Amino acid sequence: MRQRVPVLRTASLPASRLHTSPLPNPLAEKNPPALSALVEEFTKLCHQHDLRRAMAAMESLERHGIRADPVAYSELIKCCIARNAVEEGRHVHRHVASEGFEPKMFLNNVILNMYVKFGFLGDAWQLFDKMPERNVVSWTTMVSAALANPQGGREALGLLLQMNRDGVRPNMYTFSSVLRACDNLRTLRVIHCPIVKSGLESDIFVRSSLIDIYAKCGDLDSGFCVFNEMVTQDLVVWNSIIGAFAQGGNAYKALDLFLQMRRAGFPSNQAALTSVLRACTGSVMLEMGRQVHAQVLKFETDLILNNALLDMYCKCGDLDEAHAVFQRRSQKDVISWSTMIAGLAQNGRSMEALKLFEMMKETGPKPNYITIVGVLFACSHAGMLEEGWHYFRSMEVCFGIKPQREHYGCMVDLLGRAGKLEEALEFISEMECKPDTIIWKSLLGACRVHRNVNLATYVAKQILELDPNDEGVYILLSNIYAGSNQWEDVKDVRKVMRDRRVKKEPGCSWIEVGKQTHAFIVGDKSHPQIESILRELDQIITRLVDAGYVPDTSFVLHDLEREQKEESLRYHSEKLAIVFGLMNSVERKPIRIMKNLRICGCSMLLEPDASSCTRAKVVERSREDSDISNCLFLPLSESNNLGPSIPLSSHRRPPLARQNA
DNA sequence: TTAGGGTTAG
Repeated sequence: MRQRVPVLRTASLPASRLHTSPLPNPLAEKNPPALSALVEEFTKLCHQHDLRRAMAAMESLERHGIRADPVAYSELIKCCIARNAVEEGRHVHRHVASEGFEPKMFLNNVILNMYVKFGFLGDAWQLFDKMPERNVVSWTTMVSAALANPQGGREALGLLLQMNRDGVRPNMYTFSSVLRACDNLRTLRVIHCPIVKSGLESDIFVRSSLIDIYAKCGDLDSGFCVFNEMVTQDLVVWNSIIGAFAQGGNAYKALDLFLQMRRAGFPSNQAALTSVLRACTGSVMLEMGRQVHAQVLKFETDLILNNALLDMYCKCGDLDEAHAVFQRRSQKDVISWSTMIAGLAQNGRSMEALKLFEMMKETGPKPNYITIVGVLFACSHAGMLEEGWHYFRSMEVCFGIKPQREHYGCMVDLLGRAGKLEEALEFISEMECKPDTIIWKSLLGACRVHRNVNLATYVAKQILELDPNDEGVYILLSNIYAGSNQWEDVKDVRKVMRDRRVKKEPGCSWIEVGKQTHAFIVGDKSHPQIESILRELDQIITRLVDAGYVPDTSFVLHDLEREQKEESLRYHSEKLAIVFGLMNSVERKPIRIMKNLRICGCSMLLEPDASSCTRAKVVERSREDSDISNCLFLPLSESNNLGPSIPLSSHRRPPLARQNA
């Protein structure tokens, strides 16, 4: 039979907050005032979150075989969680459950939560299984435990069913947790239904989870509906919807909602600003990003926000500003370092990226697997095959990081760029993981550069088996055939595209001038300045040709006469945007062109020897994977002839900003 | 009195 242990009352606490024992309490009878004082002291220390002294006081209680009020222990456990005091937490559990004492459901729930927070899921399950009674809190805690594992969604949903069978009704806490288990729209709608029926949708936690998960499942419209039904305004719900649009690629909507949130009386806050920066990054809106930077200055200590700022500058191609942000920060974590390394690599500054990595090894935090992706990317872009192999082979030994699919992808890219196509193919066949379309597309890109038509055909087949609707592959393959004058094969590819209703997204380039964005599509003459842009472009090309420029017509997909090919290249959207930039921007300021597709090789006409237009910087926003560097950076020249400054009247949005709501 | 929300790097 379990032995009861005495529990003392203290004079200062209400009786209802203390455990009582039905048995006579010999200790209390022996010396009640001293023991009461002991319990009172312990309780006070717990409420003060004085961990060290509270633990010492708890040991005194242990020596006397007495216990205090469960609320005091719950405070002590909260303190253990906050300080990650694992051993102390376990000690409290041993103490409250020793000598046959059975903690009540409340305290068991607190301990259960502690084990989940510490990540000791085995201990949590052991306790949960042993608990004589479980309520909605116990079940919800175990739902969180399941979700601690990224693959735990099914288990979490299973727990929801089990608790229903046990007759425990889920509440807002349960739903706001279990929503995170939904990784597809069907499941999400199944869970959304009882939420609406029970009226729990109005709970702000549930609402923000719903918005977030709808966005993650790709249904921004439903997320927006949930947002619009908000009656009580809540900052986090606003943050959720801004984040949802930023994540969903609708930068304009995210920015618009941010302004609406401000008008509704909410302050700029770190989470919203982080999302706004993410939106700027996704759509390469550098000028807008700079304006957000001014607001970020208020939150200098927020590492997440400042990392997002750093990433924005890197992705928008302003490496000088990125470097300044990086240098200024005293607190830098592995994400700051990884962002800076990848940013340098993406912008063609591989040597600096590798130098920074060496510095990180000496003075920075321990690199993680994403850091290594950036390092391999740097090697790949600089064609540093030997260094790439060195980092790839040593990553497990030096940092304990097992190569993952992304690392294999970088190596395929590296081998492909170096022209070692057969070796890359062999490498793929020996990989520990199955190649995905990204890895195959790296090799396909290399086939194009090194004009290996046979291998390209094989690789394209592998990709289309994995994803028959990948438009980029059709285009790339068609380009490869066109480059070898295999026009019949080009026609075949085009036919398959038509049959499968695969459409090529038209290439669009845009530029920010002042506060306006100007977008250009090949052949589109709707821009008010198009006539003068075309005249200026003609003049530039004439000067380039005089200087010895010969257009590389292999970038034209169709079987046209040479003259027609040159004509077709002449008005590519990048060129229209660059010329517009030259005509309308301030002298000695870099011109940044953004693109929705990979930069066409023909835009390389603006290589540094083309001295008449040497201020352009093209930043690519590609849906495809790396081929050429995503930035075409051209040095400043003294001989720039900018032409007249023309006032801007039109405001056109680039097509990537789809309005979802 | 215990359980739940947003935001960073490939």
